[in-house]
Amino acid sequence: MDVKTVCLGMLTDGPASGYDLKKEFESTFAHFFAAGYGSIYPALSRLSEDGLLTCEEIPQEGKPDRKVYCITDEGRQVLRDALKNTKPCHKIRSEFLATMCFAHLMEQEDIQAVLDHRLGDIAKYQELFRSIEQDGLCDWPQGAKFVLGFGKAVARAMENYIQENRHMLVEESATEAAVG
Amino acid sequence: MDVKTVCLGMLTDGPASGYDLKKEFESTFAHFFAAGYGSIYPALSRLSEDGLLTCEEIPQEGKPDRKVYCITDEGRQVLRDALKNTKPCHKIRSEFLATMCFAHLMEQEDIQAVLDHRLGDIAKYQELFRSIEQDGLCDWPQGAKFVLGFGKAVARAMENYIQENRHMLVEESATEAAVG
DNA sequence: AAGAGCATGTAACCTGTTACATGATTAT
DNA sequence: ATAATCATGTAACAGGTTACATGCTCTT
Repeated sequence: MDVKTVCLGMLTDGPASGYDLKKEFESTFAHFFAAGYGSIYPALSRLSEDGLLTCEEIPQEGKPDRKVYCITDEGRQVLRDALKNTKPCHKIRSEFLATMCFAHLMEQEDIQAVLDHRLGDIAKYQELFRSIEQDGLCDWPQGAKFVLGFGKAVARAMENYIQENRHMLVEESATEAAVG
Repeated sequence: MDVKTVCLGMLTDGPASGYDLKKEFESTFAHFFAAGYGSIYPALSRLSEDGLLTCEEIPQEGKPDRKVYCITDEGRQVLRDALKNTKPCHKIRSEFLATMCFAHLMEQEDIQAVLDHRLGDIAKYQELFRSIEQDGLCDWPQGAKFVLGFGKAVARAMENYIQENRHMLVEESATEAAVG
């Protein structure tokens, strides 16, 4: 499943522009599927060419025309077929874990920094989850709720693991030891 | 951090061939960093060209020469510099979660199949973790142990979440309800 | 006899990323 | 004033995947 298919899926929720979809990639999808304008716009053009979307150009002053895409019946069918794949992957590419594998070649302060940065990133996701929930999930399909919960569970697990096991990689400083 | 850098890191553990490194990508690194021969071999060639590795060709009968690579001092330095990046990413690209977002457009049996397939994949990772541990970790650097533990923690969290929340997406069948 | 493991590599391909290009409006 | 938001798009580039090409040995 590529960016094209995800765009198709997002458009089952109603017409939207590339700009709108980007925002969805940055909120609901942020924790498991990244996409930039450089892949979204070409995806939408291609889907239109192939008749899976229709495009309505809404003229605007001072801005480029807003292009609102709408999924066609053919698009829905193609999406349904894509969703028939019962072996979708879940890939992780972690420079973080790769780095930690070589922690013994690093300086203590750099290891600390890497760990802290990761915890910071996780915290950002958790904040994002919270803000999404505040916007109200009542009208969300169950699938979206399931996915959000999945993200929360995994984020919590990662956070806990790092906090409880960072001592494996970094010696607690004298000050911290004194405080504790 | 790309495949090149990871290969460099793996070679700090001692000389190895591309074939050997592939096996490491399939065991220790399998849960967070994939790489195939198509990226490993070119990476090693390139690193040799750049003087970061030396290569000893060991003639073999009936097989291509075994090329054993060894990291150079320059290679170690380049690796150390790469490990100075204190903001390494941790990216997830999940067709699984993307699919689940659109579960309301799917048939029950397909949702079941997707969920079961994912649980199967997770189980495979857990088996892999077990077999790695049985090989003995005593001589492993702390970083590698940390990373293995991270993988185990995340796998457990994903497994639990799916088992405890699949009811959000699929109605329990009459038979199961009767049994329970 | 079949299949797995050993062992290397290339070329075409696919996909996505980054940088560039443009420019008005609105909020701080 | 400055930054953010709205709004689209392309071209060059980077990186990895897949399929292809070769062929022996050991295990089942």
